[in-house]
Amino acid sequence: MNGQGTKIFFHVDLDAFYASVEQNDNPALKGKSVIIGARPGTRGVVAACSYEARKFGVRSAMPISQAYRRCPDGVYLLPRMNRYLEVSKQVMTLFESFTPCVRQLSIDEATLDMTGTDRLFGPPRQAAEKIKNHVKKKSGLTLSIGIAGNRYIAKLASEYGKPDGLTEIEPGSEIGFLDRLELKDLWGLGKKTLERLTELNIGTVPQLRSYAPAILKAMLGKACGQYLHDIVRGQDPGIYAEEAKSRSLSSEITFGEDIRDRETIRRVMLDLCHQTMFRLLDEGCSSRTAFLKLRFEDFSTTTAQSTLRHPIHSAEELYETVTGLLDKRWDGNRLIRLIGLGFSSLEKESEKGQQELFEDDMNRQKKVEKTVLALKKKFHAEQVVKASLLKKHLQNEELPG
DNA sequence: TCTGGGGTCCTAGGACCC
DNA sequence: TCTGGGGTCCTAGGACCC
Repeated sequence: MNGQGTKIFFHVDLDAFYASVEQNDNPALKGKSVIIGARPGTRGVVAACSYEARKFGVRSAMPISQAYRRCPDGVYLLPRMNRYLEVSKQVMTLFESFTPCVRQLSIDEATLDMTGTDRLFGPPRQAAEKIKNHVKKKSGLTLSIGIAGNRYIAKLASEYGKPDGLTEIEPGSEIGFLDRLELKDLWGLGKKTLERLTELNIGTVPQLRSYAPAILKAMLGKACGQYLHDIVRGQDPGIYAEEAKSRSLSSEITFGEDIRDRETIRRVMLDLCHQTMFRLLDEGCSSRTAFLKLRFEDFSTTTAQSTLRHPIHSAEELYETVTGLLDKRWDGNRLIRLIGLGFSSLEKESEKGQQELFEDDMNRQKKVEKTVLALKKKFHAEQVVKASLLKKHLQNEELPG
């Protein structure tokens, strides 16, 4: 054994996840074109679709109106995120019976470090079969597995064999595998970079590999150049290497029709503030930085952020901060398509290690805030919002004047 | 075609400090 | 009066992914 060269990673990806869960929960949907996303006739996109729907050319992220044109006889469903999260959790737990090193990457995919598990489950391919069978038996879901010496190649391999796939890239054969792919198949190489490469007359993986890193960096930026240099050589760029540290949390909404009515905008923002504040507290996080996102009629998007000296402690404080940003970014005339707001640079409360001087007081305040927000959520009671606004109103009136 | 909602990371410039 | 680097924090925008 020579340690480093013998690492084995699986990339595990559930097939057409949302659609498969729906078909599983309701067998009448099996074999049908199931399309999860916005309601047809409204603004929105396809979140996921079954393989039956893909035969009609329906794809994730496609405008729902376009999907409907291609597949008018499909079954259109709104996402049931709570259900998908529940099933996701179950499946991730199943993975953990094969290795303790499960790194969940999204709701429907994970990487498994399977190094040294052959005495338990046999060689990699056999272990992968066992995982597929186990998950199928316990959850009814099919999945695709890619096996490789690093996470990046494993990810490409699972994609390669979809659906219900199993692709193993043996050490030493990475380059041959990559050369069979198109540039657009490389994870992390998106539309814009593809356009840039086309302009530069780079159209294939081997062509891209022939460029020295310094040239790529000069042409595409330091990080992007290094990234491309690494991936075409079968090296893991480290994208899944560590847990993300700086996180953010946000809520946004696209209006059915573009609006400029100030009252509606304020009401929607207040609602978003309550939602977002609740989630922040629920996650046990805090943040000093709030941001606002606006998308206008012409789809142009702007953001503004503001960092306070202290953590934002209430929905009202968040609201005040983001309405300030709204005034900076909106003239009151342009039609608004989307409003989003949230927190960035989150800190985990437990990791902060603050002095406990005011902790009791702060905790009490936080509990109150959370209770109010939970109450609002539970009863969806406009009254709670109104009460808080009313209170504010009264306070304002009590000010000397 | 007419474009959701929720994220992550990178870049570049400015302010400020040493 | 003019001139350095280097570091950190903040902001706005962009690319990308599920």
